[in-house]
Amino acid sequence: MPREKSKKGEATRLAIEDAAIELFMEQGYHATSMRQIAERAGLALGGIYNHFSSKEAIFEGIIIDKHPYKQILPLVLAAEGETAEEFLSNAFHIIVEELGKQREFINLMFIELVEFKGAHGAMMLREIAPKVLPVFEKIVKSRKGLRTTNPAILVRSFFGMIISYFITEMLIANSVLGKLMPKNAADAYLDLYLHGILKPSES
Amino acid sequence: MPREKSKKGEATRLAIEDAAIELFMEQGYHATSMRQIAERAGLALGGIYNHFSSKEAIFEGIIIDKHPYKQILPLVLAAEGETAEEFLSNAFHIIVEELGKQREFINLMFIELVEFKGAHGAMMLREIAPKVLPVFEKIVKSRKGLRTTNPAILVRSFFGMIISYFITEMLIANSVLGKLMPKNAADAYLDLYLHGILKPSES
DNA sequence: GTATGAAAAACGAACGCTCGTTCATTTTTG
DNA sequence: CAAAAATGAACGAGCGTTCGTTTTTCATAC
Repeated sequence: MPREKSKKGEATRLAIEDAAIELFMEQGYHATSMRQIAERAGLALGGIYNHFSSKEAIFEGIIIDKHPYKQILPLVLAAEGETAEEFLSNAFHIIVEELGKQREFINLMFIELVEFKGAHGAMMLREIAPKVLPVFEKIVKSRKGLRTTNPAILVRSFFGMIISYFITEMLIANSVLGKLMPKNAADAYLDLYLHGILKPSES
Repeated sequence: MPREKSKKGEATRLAIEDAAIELFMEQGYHATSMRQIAERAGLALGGIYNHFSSKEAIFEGIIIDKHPYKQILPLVLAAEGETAEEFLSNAFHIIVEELGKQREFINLMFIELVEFKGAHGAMMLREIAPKVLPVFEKIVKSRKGLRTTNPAILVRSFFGMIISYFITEMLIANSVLGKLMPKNAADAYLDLYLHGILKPSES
């Protein structure tokens, strides 16, 4: 007769995921060994296989269990705002704040993009896209003040701005152009996204 | 007395780099073996070491020899335009066109970012930044019509837009949101960058 | 509370394999 | 004919995974 799930087993599973996520972020997937994961998780090599069937299963478990979109998506969908500007501004600040709490995970998404060619990430996007697109369609249709009527442009440019913000600020800018950007970089990106780089009179 | 550089040796060196760049882009750095590189380059395993001292030396050789910035930077620095809008528009179109010819290399930069933590890319940025910043400073100072007077914001947002364009269009959008974006996506990004997502009257 | 015993978990040596690199040797080049 | 280039077997190391065994856990019966 099969035993119920034990607390000890679940704790070890989480310890393995915690150790693996750290190592994957530090040195990538292929460069991380099962022995390193076992050592950091505090158990023997073979013990891992009582909880995960393979190294890739650990990676998939991390993507599924730890992905921040589960917490962030409902907040974004519930973002309020009478005007398009208010909605986009609120949604942006929610994402920056929440995603900023889990910056490590963004690195992991890049590793996934490179080493698994985005297979797991694309799966996740296919799940998210149907939930996000209707919201942006509604904004395009019901709210005035936008320069585009194409929801695809709106949603992509919005997430494109977020991607570009995190990439330039986290991965590149801090090491090379660090001192040149003001501290409220997120607001600078949002302002630019909303109003453009040109003065209205010039357009 | 040392022999002059032979034609054969140089051709083999290039064949190794060509084989390696393909494989690194297909499967990443760590997942590519020297045996695979040798096979695709059409020579024996040991022969590689007559031309490169190590696997990482091949990667560095690729980054140095094949980086498209060498061709693109002079074009961008020479971009003309009476107004800021004209300059930014011309520079953007030059980069999109030239970088679009070597899309594979963008994947390689992401691999570098993940597997070497951007060490080689940062080195390159340190070389490029001093050449680019004065140009954007000059634009901020001498040209009217910009909503920012901070050259750091201008240069980062400009390259941020380009990064976001290539990421969303190449790596993510084509597989998941492919049919939703108009074909002239680059122009949509540029228009958004120049004028923002909001109508001027709303701002 | 305590003893029981089967399932769960932990252990670590061992397996088969691939890795990057080296090296003695042969072939090609100019 | 000497330097350069190419060869492929061999080396030591590390890899992911397996497996026989021991230890721990915990619902159950006392």
